[in-house]
Amino acid sequence: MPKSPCHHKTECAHCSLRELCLPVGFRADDFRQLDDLIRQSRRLKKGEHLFHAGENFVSLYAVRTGFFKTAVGTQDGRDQVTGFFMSGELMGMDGIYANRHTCDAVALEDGEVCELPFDCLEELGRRLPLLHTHFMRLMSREIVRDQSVMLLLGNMRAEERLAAFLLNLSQRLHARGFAANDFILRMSREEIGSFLGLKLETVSRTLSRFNQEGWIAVEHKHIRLLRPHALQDLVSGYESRSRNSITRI
Amino acid sequence: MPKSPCHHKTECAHCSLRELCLPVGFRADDFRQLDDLIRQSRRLKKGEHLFHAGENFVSLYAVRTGFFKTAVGTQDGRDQVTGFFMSGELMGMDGIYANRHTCDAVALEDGEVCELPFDCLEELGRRLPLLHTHFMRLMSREIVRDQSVMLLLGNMRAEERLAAFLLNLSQRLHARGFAANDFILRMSREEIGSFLGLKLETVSRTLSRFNQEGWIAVEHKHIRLLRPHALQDLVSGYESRSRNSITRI
DNA sequence: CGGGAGATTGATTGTGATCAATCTTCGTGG
DNA sequence: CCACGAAGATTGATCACAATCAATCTCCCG
Repeated sequence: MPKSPCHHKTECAHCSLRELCLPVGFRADDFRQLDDLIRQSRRLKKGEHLFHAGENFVSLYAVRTGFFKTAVGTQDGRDQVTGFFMSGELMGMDGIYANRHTCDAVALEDGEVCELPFDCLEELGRRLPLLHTHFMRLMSREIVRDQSVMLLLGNMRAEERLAAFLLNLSQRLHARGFAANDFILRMSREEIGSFLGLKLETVSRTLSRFNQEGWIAVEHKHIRLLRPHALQDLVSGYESRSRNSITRI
Repeated sequence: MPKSPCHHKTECAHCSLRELCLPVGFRADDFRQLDDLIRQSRRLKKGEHLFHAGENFVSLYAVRTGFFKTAVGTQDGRDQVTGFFMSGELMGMDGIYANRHTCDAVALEDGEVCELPFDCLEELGRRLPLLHTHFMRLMSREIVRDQSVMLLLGNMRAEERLAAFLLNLSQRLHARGFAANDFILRMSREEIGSFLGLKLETVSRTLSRFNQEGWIAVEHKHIRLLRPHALQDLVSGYESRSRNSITRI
């Protein structure tokens, strides 16, 4: 069996992220072809860049372990965090358009990614319709996610943004088998702020307010959601309505 | 020749939007297959919905003529315009993920779209790699566009947002052979505001300010860009810097 | 011509930004 | 291992920008 002696070869068929990453209905032979595609997995240390804006686009990257952010920058130095990525999520789809990355991807803790050379992926997609369809759906999911971020940035108040953010993290961690209501933030207050269109002081203040209200318990980066449905009500607009009605009396 | 007697059959090969819509390198036979795919073009009157959030996803829609918006809504009635679409641009890619549309698409003036049934498109993409690649790039372009909207909503001040918005419209109209510096806004102040995360009064005031400064000439929905590079400087942050330095003296 | 939606402009308020001063934590090197 | 310094986080005081409330005004469209 001509197996490459690659120092760190992954196997999709046995990957615990299979059901997050891959379509259902894949057969053994499909997995074999996919494994051939994955050049190798790449390890990154905290702070390392997976790719930079402006770099040639070659591969997509699926997170195996660790936590990443993507960010776009302006001429005048400002930058906007456009997303946080955890295991099973795909980065780099922005690069397909112009064969050039439009954002930076940075590891927020030590981690590991599967590198998927795009031309191989495309070629394989032609032979495996299931993979092709699945990949379309991943891109579409990114578009849907972006829509909800726009809604957040365009319509929500600071408290609502932060509540939505915490609930989103909670839900994604839960989907990966972690506790939904007890987790460590891998990003700084400033990075949260950049993502949510707020300043770091506002993030800090708002977390403190949630803490005082008893919705959550904050110990630095360790967050516990004590009353997640209170956060949910905030996002759904109940709280702001009742607050207004109180104010108006 | 078995030509369908469809009342309003389009022909991609002779469409003036060909170079906006389709990949280069298509041959006569490719066009024929694509024309078979397009079920028909659909006419919409101002205010009509192309699709609603929650509806089953069947087709993508390419704008032939007219002007459209997409918008996502919340439980509590707020809504966020997520994009404006003009000729050659594609709507509905959000629906691929869950086979369900996540936003509304509405005509802002009478117009016409090509309906592209998605399963046909996928099937055809398998036979025409060029089409398949092109479609990936369109989805990626949407992701890139969304990133820049996030940057706008997360980092920019009202003046910067509006300047970026006007320049973006200008550039897209110019790419379609229209005047870059003299155009009609097809959307209301409220819709601009929803897209930019501002209230309609702020949009109106900011346009008035640009008008007074002599950057633009506003006559209701008729806009002329008199000093587009002044708007560009604003977006690039020069203006805000100099303003700060003045304020600090 | 009249009515209603959309737009402009003004006055005031409120939310989050900014400026600033501590405090904490963590990484580094002595 | 501890001391130190730097980066990150919290909290407070004040300010500025855009939201809100409100009063016309304009222009379509019927």
